[in-house]
Amino acid sequence: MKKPKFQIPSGMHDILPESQSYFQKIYKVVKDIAGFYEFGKIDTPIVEQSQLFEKGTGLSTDIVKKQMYTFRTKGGDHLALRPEFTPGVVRSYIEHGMFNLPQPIKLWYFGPLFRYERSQAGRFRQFYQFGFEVLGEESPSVDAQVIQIFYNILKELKFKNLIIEINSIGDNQCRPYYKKSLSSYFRYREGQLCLDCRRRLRENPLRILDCKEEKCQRIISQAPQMIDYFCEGCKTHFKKVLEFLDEIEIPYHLNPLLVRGLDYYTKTVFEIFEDSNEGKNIGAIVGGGRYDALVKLLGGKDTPACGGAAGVERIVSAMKSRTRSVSHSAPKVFLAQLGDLAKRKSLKLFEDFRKEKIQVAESFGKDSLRTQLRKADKTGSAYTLIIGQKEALEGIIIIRDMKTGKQEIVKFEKVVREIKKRLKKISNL
RNA sequence: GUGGGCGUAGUGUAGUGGCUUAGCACAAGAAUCUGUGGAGUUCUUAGGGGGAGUUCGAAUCUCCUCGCCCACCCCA
Repeated sequence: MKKPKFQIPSGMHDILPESQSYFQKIYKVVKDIAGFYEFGKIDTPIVEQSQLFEKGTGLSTDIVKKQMYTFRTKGGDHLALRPEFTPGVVRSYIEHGMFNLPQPIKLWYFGPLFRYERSQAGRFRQFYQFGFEVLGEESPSVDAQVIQIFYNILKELKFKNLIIEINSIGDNQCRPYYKKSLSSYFRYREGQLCLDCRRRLRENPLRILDCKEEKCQRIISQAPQMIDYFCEGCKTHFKKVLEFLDEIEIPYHLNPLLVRGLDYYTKTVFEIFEDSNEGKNIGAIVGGGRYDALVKLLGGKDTPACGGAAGVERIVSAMKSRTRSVSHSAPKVFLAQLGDLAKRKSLKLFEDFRKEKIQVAESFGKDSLRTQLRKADKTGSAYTLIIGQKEALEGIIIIRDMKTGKQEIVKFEKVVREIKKRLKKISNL
């Protein structure tokens, strides 16, 4: 007898009820803070034209080169499951003419992304991100505010030891010069670099900067730094971002070696980590930066923009390793019944409680009082209401305090009010 | 994409070619028990990821495949 065995596709995961409370908690915090900073929520489709990412995210990036889920529709369109949010948001901004609205446009989102890659700690093929984008504002205060928002959200979620790494990678004016001089610096010393870095030298020399190999580190420490190549605009912009961060007292760590994998970033880039001496390293939980050239690249007007995104599963995993469990509200009242008449009456009572928004657990399928009490105990109810044949006939009901074992008899009509009163007392303690 | 480890009921595990009808614990369900919970007793459900091979005999050895975990790459 063979039963068919279906397995979840590689890299995917079910979010079971016990994890839902984490997701809901995060969603709520994000939503509240987004509202406070006057961001509007946007949902873009999970599929977009493949080209949008090829152009926006960049053909040279790993995300586009090897991690996109692409397919052709019956009509022949080339579509892709979104591997990141920003291009879709920018597409929407352009398509709906949001540049005609008062600028800046501030948007937030929360949803699933798809990347085809080998799963690992904190890495999935379908995963959730939330993020913020500010379009149409070039002021460095925006860069600082985006960072502040993520910082506040993580603080609200009880994160300690946050490390914010920040850098500027210049813009299309000054970065080419830097890249050139960096390449020639490394090419000169290619023989001393590790194999990966020799490959990076050809593909993206900037990435050599975050190689962890010791022999490379030595060479990197002497390498030319972006900071010496900034054009006037980038220089003052970066300086101001840091000043703003100082002003709002966000602790940051200047990391001249921080570069990001996406093509569209200009000027400010940042990542946020949790410094955990124990537990495994799940990488950055937030990443983002400024992308002043992207809107134009995707066919819009020349529009400065800045944003960032956070990995929800990574946040959940950090929250889980921190606390034993998130207390989820169990029903405080259990309704136990014996006999047909009582059963009929308790069904009605159950509805009365629902109208009062008091959560009541029951076990109508069970007949033994002992079994019902056992269940009441297991689910952690504070009170059990007992109604049997006798009580049903006399129009009364027993309230049993599960802690003390004391029982009281109340008139059937008064029981909702009585329970309400008692629950209030509990929650005030 | 590269490299390493792993895969036994829902969960955690034992068993290293025959002593196994695959054992144990927890969980779940039922009975005891339509009238008072946390316990007991009894019973039940349910298992070697999948496929091929070696062998008289495979959970155990070999190969393939799928999946998980970890590291690299890269990223949230």
